[in-house]
Parts: sequence; C-alpha cells; structure tokens
Amino acid sequence: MAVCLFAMGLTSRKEKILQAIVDGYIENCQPVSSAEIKDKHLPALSSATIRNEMAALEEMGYLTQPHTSSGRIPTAEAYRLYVEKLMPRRKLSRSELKIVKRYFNKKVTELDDMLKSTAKVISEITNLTSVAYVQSADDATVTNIRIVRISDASALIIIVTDLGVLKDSTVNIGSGVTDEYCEQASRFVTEVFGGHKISEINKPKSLVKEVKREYEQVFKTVLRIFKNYSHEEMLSDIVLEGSAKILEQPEYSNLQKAKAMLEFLDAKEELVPVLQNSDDMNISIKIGKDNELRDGMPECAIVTASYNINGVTVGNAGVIGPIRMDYSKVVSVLDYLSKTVQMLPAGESASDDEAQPDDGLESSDSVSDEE
Amino acid sequence: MAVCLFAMGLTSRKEKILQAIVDGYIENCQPVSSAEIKDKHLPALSSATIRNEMAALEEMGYLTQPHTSSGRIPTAEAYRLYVEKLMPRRKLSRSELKIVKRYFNKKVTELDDMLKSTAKVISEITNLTSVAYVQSADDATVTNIRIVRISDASALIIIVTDLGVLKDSTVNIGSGVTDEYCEQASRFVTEVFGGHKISEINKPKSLVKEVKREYEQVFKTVLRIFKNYSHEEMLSDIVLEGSAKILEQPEYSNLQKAKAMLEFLDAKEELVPVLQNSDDMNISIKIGKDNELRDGMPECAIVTASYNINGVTVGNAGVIGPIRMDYSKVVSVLDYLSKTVQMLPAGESASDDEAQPDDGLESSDSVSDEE
DNA sequence: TTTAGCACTCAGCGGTTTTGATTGCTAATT
DNA sequence: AATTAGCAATCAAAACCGCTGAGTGCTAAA
Repeated sequence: MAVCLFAMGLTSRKEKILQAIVDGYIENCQPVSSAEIKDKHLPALSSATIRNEMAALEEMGYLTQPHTSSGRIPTAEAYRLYVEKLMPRRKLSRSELKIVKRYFNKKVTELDDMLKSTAKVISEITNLTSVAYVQSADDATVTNIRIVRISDASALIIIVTDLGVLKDSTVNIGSGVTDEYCEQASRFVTEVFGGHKISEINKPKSLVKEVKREYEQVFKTVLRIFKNYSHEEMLSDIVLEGSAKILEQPEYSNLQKAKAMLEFLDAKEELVPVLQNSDDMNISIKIGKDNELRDGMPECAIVTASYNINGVTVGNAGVIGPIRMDYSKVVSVLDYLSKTVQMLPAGESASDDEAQPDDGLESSDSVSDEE
Repeated sequence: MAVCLFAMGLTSRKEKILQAIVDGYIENCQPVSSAEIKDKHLPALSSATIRNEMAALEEMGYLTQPHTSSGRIPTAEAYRLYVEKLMPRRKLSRSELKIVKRYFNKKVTELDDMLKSTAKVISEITNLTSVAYVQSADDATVTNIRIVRISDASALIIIVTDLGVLKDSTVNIGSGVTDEYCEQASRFVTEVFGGHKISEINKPKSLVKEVKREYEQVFKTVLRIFKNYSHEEMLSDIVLEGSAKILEQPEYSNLQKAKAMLEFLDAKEELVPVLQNSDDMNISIKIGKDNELRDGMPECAIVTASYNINGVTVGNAGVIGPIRMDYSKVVSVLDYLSKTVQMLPAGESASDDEAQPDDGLESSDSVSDEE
C-alpha cells in the first residue's frame, strides 16, 4: 500500500521477489505468479503477501502484467536492475569450457578468424545469435609499409601495424615502374607514416609538408588506403553466427517480429553503432531502448565485450537477442572469452612458436595439427 | 479420360494449362482453379473442359490437390518441365538494370568483393536469399610468389595467380633471415611453382625431386599454403545475402520450416556441395530432391550460375528458396549478371585504367569517385 | 502486517456451425 | 467424340460459443 515512488532502496524482500520473477521469466518466458514464487523461493510467506509486494513493484515500474489475471513479467527497468545488482555471477561449466577449448586449441589464427571463432563459441554456448566485428584499425600504429610488384602493371601495398597486417590492396602501377623504385618508395612512405597511429594519419592536416615529387603519387595512394580503413573497410568485417537461433526464442515466434529481427541482422552495416562499446567498460549491456536507433528496429538486448590484444581493443563480440535472456550466462561467457583471447599469442606471430623452434618458416594458418 | 501415361508429348492445350497453373501458383502461392484459368488465359473454353484437362495432368504427375475441393498446384515434375520448356524468357526491366548498375558501377573490386556485390544484387532483385562462393583456387595458375619481410620475425607470403592474389598468410621466420634471403627464396619458389596450376601442385607427387637444402623450409611452407587453399580456405568464403527474405516466402511461414531452412543456411559449409555446379552448364537449376543431401534438409530449389573470368570459373552465385520461385526472373538475372561480370576488368587490374592514365599508382579500392 | 477466503477476470482451448470456393460427375448439347 | 451446363458433394478456414482454470485484487479476520 505504502507507495514509495522515490524508491531505489528496495527492501531485501522486494529484491528477492524481483529476482525470483526475473529468474523465472528468463527461464520459462511465462508470467510468474505469486504462488510460484511462494513455492520455489519463499515458502514462509503466503501468496497474498507476495501479491501485495508484486503490486508494489509494479507501481515502481519493475513489473507489468500482460493482462489483468496473469502473473507478472519484468520490465526493461527490472532487467537493468537485475544485471546490475541481482544477477548471480557464475562460472562456466565443465562442458562449456570444453566447447571453448575445442575452438581455440585447434587453430590460432589471424585476427579475422579469431573473431569468427569467438562468435561461434559464443553462439554455441549461449544459444543466441552472436555478432563480432573487427574494430576500425584507427588505433593501430604503423610499423612498416611495403610496396611489392606482383606483376607487370600491378603492385600490392602492404601495411604492417602493431596489430597485424592490414588487408592489403592491389593497385595499378605504370608498367614502367621498377622494383628499385618500389623499394625506395616503400622506404619513403614507411619513413613518413611509420610510428604514427592511423587515426593521426587520417587527421586533415598532413603529417608532412613537402613530399618529394617523385613519390607524390605513391604518397597519395597510401593516404587513400588509410582513409578507407577507418570507414568503409571495417563495415565488411562483421560476423554473424547462429542467426537461426533467433527463432528459438519464443518472443520471436511471431513471424512479424522474427522477420524484423532477421532483417535487422541482415543489414550488417547498421549493426556497427549498436555494437560499439561506447564506454571503455569491458562488457556493455544494452537493454531495450538503450539501443534505439532505427525506426523499425526490433526490441532487443545486446551484450558485448571488447577484446584486447597488447592493450589495444581489436574488436567486439557479443550476443543479440530478446530482452529476456540469460544475462548471467552471457556475461560469464563473454568475460571468460575476453580473458582467453587476451592471453592468446596473437597479432602477427603464430602460436606454435616454441612447439617447432627450429622450423625456420612456419605458416600461421591452421596447419598446426596436420602432418 | 483417355489416359496417356507414356506422355512426354503434351497437347498444346495441356501445355498452356500447365503453364498457366505454374505461372499462377508462382505468383500467388495459391492453388489455381479451373475458373481462374478460364478467366485469365482461356476464355474460349468452359471451366468444365479445363477441369477435365487438369484431371488428366494430375494423372500424369504434373499436378496435385492439397485437398479434394481445391484448385491444383504443380508438382516438382511440373516445375522441371516448366523451366525446360514452358517458362517465358524475359529480359531485365529498366529498374532491375538500374540496381545492377548501382552495384557494379561504384566499385570495381577484388574477387571476393565482386562475389559479394553479385550476391547483393541477386538478392535485391529476386527478393530471395542469395548465396555466392569463391571457388577453390584449384584452377588458378601461379604466376609469381613473393616473400616479404614485414617485421623482425615475420614475413608475408604472397601468391599471385592469373586470377588474382591469394589471401596471403603471415609466417614466422627466424629473426636471422635477411631480406636478401627472402628475395632469393622468392625467386626460387616462383621458379618451381610458377606456371603451374594449384591443382597440379597439390597432386601427391612433387613437381621437383630435389630442393636446394637452404630453401627446403620455405618450400615446405609454401606447399602447405597451397594445400590449405584447395580445402579449408574456400569454405570460409561463402557469402549469404538476404537470409531474412526466406521468411517472406509463404512456404516458410511455418516456424518449423523457417527454422530448418535458416539452420541450413547457417551451416554455410554444408552449402558447398549443393552450390557446386556439377555440369559445365552455365546455369544449373536443382529442384526439390535434386539436391537432397542432408537428412533434415528442407525442401527447396537452388538455382546457380557459374562466373568466369578469363575463361576460368572463379565462383558460383545464385539463389536458394522455395520450389515455387520465379524461375524466369531468377534465370534472367543470373544470366545477365554472369555476362556482366565476365566483362568486368577483373583480377588484379583496376577499372579506371584509362580514366586516369597518368596516375602512376592507382588504388583499386572503392575510391574512384572521390576527389 | 500478514493471511485466508472469495469474487472476478480473461486467455486459451475445444467443439460446433457457417461459409464459400471448387471439384467431379452426369446428362444434355454441339 | 468433344464440350458444356448444372448440381451435389467436399472440405479448409473462419466465425462463433461456452467452458475452464490460472491468477489476481480486495475484504475482513488473525
């Protein structure tokens, strides 16, 4: 009865009840009734008392009823409180750890593939659709640029950074260009751009005032490539895994909603802004309208973690699903993976460094277990 | 009445009726009634006559009824006949051509991206889910191999073929290795593998009997990379576009079926065998059990075209959808695109060759319209 | 403050009826 | 012999209907 709108301080009993409801609803996707709570969590109390508390929680905005005579379901607000305070922290189970190992033992991979594997693991363990993307290379520091003639009229520009090799691009060169020239040009651009972050390079004011005339063309081209990197390029590197899992969630059993969701996932580019982990928090949880951006965007929750190598964020990965999701599980998986990835020998060097020490030249692709 | 089981020679009237039914059903996904055919296609005849013909066509295995008192729907057999004989050949409409142009004018891209664009166009025009994949590089001929030091302890192995640059792989090298050595090694492996197809190289018996001791390690590594290319690597290069479109098809309005289909699409690897365009036909149409391979595989039709550059098939792209699909449209789109792609200046060279002739060095990425 | 008790609400289920589209068959017609 | 009009028969889908039961809110007692 006693309404306390300026709440924030929930009595411990209310908290217990709220948690029970959220937990229950996460599990069954069914409105939770007072009797159910009494039976499973608070046998000491009568259902009537619990009903009263539930009415209070509804007043406070944490619960609603689909219709007058049904149990309660949590509001988005309730979930927010839940992930912040109420949610049990758990560890990965034996079998879940096994899945992780299965993916990461086998191949230690390039950055791209790593994100892919991560996404697969996440989707498999959480049974949700997972998304991963490689962050724009903005924070990478250029260490070396090589221009390599690969045929009469074309060359490859290879940009090496502390985070690995950027996807290189083929360019046309006049057929008059010599190997000699390429090498000198390589040296020149490395000199100019080396040691700088890509974000710096892309700033409007140029790093260098004067460019030797003969390298002007090369210089421009490399600059263009960098420009591409912070915008377009990153878009293509979004990985989705398990989009079919969406349909397993009862909230998308309605075809309308399912379609809306899948369409949203199809337009991968639009995912970027919601995936971006605004704060430098490791794990970000966005529930419901936290991530409103498109009109038709379906109501959902997005939990992402950022993944670091050498202290630099290389990408994000996480899940996207209905607001009612097992946050506890999701968070523990993401957390564990982010730590796992951090410890992987990544970037340019392969994993089997020590394994075959006298192998002068060792591919970093997935060949480690063959032969 | 007169049953003619050993048919094959349908009377022209039967053909007309069958075509009308297939066309009608493709359009509305609704059983077609005798009255409907009379009204739209054969006003000279009475519905009773048409009914008789329909009964005959049913006897022959071209039609069925969902239930006794409904119109007829085509069987898979009918579709096969339809695509072979009955289907109207059409050209792309103005607006459809516009869509194609929109995608291919903007950027002339690397092989990968080209397939992606193709898939997007296909999906957009046909309103179906489209799939594209880059064929294993087996048929590519090696023209050049470069080993480039990119840092103290790692190098990039770049394999250039007549179809373009293979995704290169980073390898570890001992830190004692000099640029000099890399260059010599490059020359050596190019000498060995140059001019050969990857499929040859991967044959068990080696091309060369004796390898200079000092290059043995390099040699092995390159060999490994080639091996990877014909198996694992190609798997990852499957592109799906518009998977949400599946849900637009009424035959997948059933959640069960929709899920089965999406799951099938999710497991991209499994798609390869069905996409493979067995014959050297340009366009392949597989309807219903033509492409049975997995148990739970949902009933569907798959239409693919193979795409060639310099006479070599570089990949396949097509659509996957319900058996009831607009084959006429799909085929014309695929056909047109396959011709378009063939004419693109592709592989290693960029499009704007002539546009900026004195641009000594021109990126082939999507920057052509800027500045 | 808690609880027992009771009336009230309402989604969902199962059964029945109605409707309407469409066929197959028969008998008449060309 | 082929076509057609006419008519009874069929059956999915929609509309309707009443019941059931889970669950609540409220009141009055503990």
